[in-house]
Amino acid sequence: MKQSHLFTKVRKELPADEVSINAQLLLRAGYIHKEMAGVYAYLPLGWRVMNKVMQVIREEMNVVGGQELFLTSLQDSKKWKDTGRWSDEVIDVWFRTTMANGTEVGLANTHEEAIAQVMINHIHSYKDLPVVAYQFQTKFRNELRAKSGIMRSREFIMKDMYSFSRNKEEHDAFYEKAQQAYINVFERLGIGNVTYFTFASGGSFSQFSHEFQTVSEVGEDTIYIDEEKGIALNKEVYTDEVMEMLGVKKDTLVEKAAVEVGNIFTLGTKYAEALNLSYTDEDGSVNPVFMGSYGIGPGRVMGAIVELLHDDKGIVWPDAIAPFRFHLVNLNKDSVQADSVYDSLQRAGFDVLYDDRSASAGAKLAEADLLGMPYRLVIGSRTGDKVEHTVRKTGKSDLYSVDELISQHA
RNA sequence: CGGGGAUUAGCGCAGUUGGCUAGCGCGCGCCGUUUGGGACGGUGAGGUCCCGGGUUCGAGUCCCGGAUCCCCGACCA
Repeated sequence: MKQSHLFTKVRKELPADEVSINAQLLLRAGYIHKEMAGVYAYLPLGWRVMNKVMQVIREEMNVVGGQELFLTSLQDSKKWKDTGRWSDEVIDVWFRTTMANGTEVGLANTHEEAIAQVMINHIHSYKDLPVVAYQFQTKFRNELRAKSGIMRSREFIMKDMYSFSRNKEEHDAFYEKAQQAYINVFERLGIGNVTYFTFASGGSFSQFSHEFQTVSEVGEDTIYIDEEKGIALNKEVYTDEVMEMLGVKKDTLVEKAAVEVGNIFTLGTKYAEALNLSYTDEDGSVNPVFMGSYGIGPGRVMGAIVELLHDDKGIVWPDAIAPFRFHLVNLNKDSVQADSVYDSLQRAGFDVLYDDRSASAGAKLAEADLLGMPYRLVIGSRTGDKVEHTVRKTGKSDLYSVDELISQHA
């Protein structure tokens, strides 16, 4: 994409009261737009990042048999009454409203009720199980206080996956696969080394739920990490009993602030019983379906990545989710050579942001640092018929011909 | 939901004991000179001083009410 066509512009200054690093950098670089407190729009560059994050997640969910669908944001209050959750005492983050005819509806803050309702029409027999379905959907949560930029917002996209199993054994087998899929996701997103599989409080069908916690100063959670085992305990289960059960010792655990970027949860038959989602088994008995839920917030992941991967000049995107792989910056007066390099890279199938503007060299280079593409390509008086290739993360520079460049990145 | 801070041009800010035509920087338009780390000169456009009342000859400034934003805390199925 030619930068002269990109409508978003970078900014040098930001409101002094916007303190979170992710919001500062993403706003300055034009990745997002703040509509209201805790409500952010994703602009072209930001939406490209979001889509790349979602695509990584999508691929891993598909590997474990997830089928993508798209549920609704407006939700039937009747189903929530059936599960006993249509109440501010139970769920205090609701946005609720009424339709013109007086019918109460909820804006989705989660989709257990909605997906169970769908599955009632499609799950009848043990032969129909297991089923795994997921979506990327907007969630609305009426947080008392939004904070930390896009890390904790009132409207956000969530990947939520639900599993439907015949019994606990079948569920447990899938749960382990889902766990591995999550590990793969965070590994591919470039934060695997600082993201811990974390034990957290469970429900009536399992002692624990599990969270994926990314270590970061801005995190709202406190976790206790066992580096050797590569696991962590959420503060809420940080007890002698749990430590003994997991075989970890108190004096080897390290306390850290962390961001909850994902969580997986055994729901059991709670929702199936309340909503009458059941199947007929081989022996003719009718049983409730055993459910699990698995969430990741792509926006929160994106925010966490910016918090972790930036320097004093700007964002440093990992290859997997950068909006463009290359940022081609032309410093020559004419654009003949740069146009040709741009065409070659495009033909080779690379995502290239091409700074074809007539701004000053300093402005273009500073802006490239802020936007944070992983590889910067400069064409100027010093580069002759070659291209200066600089790795954003390390600052390492080399001169390559276009052919060398393409083969290096193939 | 408790406490603190803020709201003046697209953005960042100044604006004195109430005073006359509300300023500065960035950005933006035009002209010219520049081009490897956010260039320079000239010139120009751009305002619901958050909103609603009130006091006053006169309110960005004082008083009352409200809204929104940010931070700390509580909360986070």
